[in-house]
Amino acid sequence: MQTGEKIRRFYEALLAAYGPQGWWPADTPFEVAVGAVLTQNTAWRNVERAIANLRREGLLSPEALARVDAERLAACLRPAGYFRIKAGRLKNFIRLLTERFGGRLEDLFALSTSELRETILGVSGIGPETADSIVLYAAHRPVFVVDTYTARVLHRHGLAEQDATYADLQELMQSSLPDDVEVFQEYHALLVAVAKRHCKKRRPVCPGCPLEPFLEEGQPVTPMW
DNA sequence: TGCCAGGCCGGGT
DNA sequence: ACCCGGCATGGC
Repeated sequence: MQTGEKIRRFYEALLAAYGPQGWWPADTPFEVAVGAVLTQNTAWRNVERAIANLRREGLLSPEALARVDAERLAACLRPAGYFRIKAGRLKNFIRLLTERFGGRLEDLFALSTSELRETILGVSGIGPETADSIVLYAAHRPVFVVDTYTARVLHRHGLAEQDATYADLQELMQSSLPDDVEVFQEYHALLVAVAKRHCKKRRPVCPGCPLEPFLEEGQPVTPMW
């Protein structure tokens, strides 16, 4: 079976098993962007605490974040780890938003998809995954978000090489799937869901991984767990 | 008690 | 063009 078809079957199996994930877990596009920066190499539970702090302090807006001093911001971000670094990164993003787009996310999102991605990538502290998370889940543009889970799951199922780059994996997913925002949103979320349960880091393979049968020709795309 | 969590930067080869 | 140390809290 072609890799592309396996990737599509994989999606059907995951969706049948877990159902729609409804990502991103945030109330507004702006909160998606904030969360995307805060969740860099960090458990989401800890990000939630930091966002709760920001909300309690009335800092969940571009205007408030533009004004707040770095020290107070960092204090709010403490539970999310790397809190001084992330305070600076958030400030960098807010500076772009304020100085070039009047603090209006809608104006930033008025750019074409590729311009939008490149503009966000230009912020120091925002790399490909963070940028693509914002583009896909806040701006609702069809760009696939690659993360460590994506790489691990694809590699363990023989769908990608271990040394595949971010761009390699993104191209693989986008060329295998319909150009559909909702599919990209769900697929990424489903990969996170399945990796957390069946694809732990220290384990070199996934013995008895329940997804393996669905990658074989002729097998029903129906989960058994 | 280490290892891991929805990365990324900057300096060095 | 890669490679690596650093950044940090919280859960298991």
